[in-house]
Amino acid sequence: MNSANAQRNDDVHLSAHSAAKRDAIVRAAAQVFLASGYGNTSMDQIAAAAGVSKQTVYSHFGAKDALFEAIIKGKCAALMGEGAGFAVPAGCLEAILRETAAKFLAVIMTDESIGLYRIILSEAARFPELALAFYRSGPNAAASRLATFLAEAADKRDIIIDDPRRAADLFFAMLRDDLYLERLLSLRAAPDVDEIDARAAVVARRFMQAHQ
Amino acid sequence: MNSANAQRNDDVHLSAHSAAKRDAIVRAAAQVFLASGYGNTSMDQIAAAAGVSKQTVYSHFGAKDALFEAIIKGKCAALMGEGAGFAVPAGCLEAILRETAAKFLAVIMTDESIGLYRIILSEAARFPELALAFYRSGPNAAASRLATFLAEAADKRDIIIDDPRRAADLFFAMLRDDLYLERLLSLRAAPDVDEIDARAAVVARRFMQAHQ
DNA sequence: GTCTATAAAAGGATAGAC
DNA sequence: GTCTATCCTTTTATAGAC
Repeated sequence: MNSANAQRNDDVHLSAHSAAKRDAIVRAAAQVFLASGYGNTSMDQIAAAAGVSKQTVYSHFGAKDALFEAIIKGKCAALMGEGAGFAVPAGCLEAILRETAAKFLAVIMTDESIGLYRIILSEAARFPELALAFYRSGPNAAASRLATFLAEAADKRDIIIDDPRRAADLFFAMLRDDLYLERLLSLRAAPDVDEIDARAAVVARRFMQAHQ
Repeated sequence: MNSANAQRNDDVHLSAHSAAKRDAIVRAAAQVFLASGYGNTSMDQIAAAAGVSKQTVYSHFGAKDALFEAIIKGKCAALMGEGAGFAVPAGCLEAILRETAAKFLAVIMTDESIGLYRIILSEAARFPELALAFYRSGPNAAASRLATFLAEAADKRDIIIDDPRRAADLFFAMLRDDLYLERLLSLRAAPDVDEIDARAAVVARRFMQAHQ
């Protein structure tokens, strides 16, 4: 709770050490939470994985649920950073869509993204704000950006779109396809570059055909 | 473990009572597990919700994980039953697809299906067989049935399909669209009949256009 | 700030009476 | 088969020394 204030004492000689411990806790907590879920994870496990005492964990984050929220929000922000890195590439429209699709798939198919998605879903009832934060920084941000781009393309008569946001949602839905389901169920490994590119190409092509 | 044998003693005068208790436990466990997840649910909660003693729960199911597996597999089987009820309706191809789409959406968008999906995802690491059982009885069964139907339609020259299974997967992916995501994150309520029909119509139409 | 040690409560599982 | 009472481990959280 008041650990945010402690972090601001940069002039105190122990703050570097403290910040390092805090980082270790954050990393360890992220790993254990994502691997086991909230209810199945104990504060002892986190302290042990971080190489600090349990009391140190409590000093920094106060309680288990506060720690969990901090970890998940941090991961959401990081995801947002990766997603925002989607520079709109030059080229013909289909090539741009293909590139966007491939980058989207590469981000959401990592073990880390899948784990984050899983844990947010399972704890959506207990932590509603986390679900909303994830949605805004992740899927909604991506769809919103693509919708804006599609609207501009439609203005330039490059493509026919009546509802840009719905078209963007459908575009991403086609990308998730069966991959998302099978990844979430741990039924398969993350796709490699070739598979990502192949799927991105198919979806981009079909999307173009549907909007001529 | 050996409670299955006990269930077969229909001639014992206590079996009716026992079966009723067992049903109560199953119902209570399903509700609590689906609402809170595996790790967040205690055997005390289940016993209390079922109105029986904790020891009775253990007599019937032996351990927490065994109870969980029994509950989830039962739910999967029930889902399979609903899904298998998809009689292929008569009519033109697009009407059939529209009907199939609407029934699929109606089943997967219920609170119960969404809860089941959530808990299976979050426990996929701990209970891999459950993930597989769900996949087979749910999404895979649906896609498999549709793929068979699409292959037949392609043979009759009603439609052009190169890979029926991939086409079926994409069909269902388009149906899930943003709805699934928002439902799983508890960001919206289940769609009503009108919304389901509207979405089913859009997807069926687009699917037909893509495969002429 | 961090650690060791401990308190206080909850949870999984079992014993024994009926 | 079912219940009450209990055991033992795990877990969240805190106290006190350095």
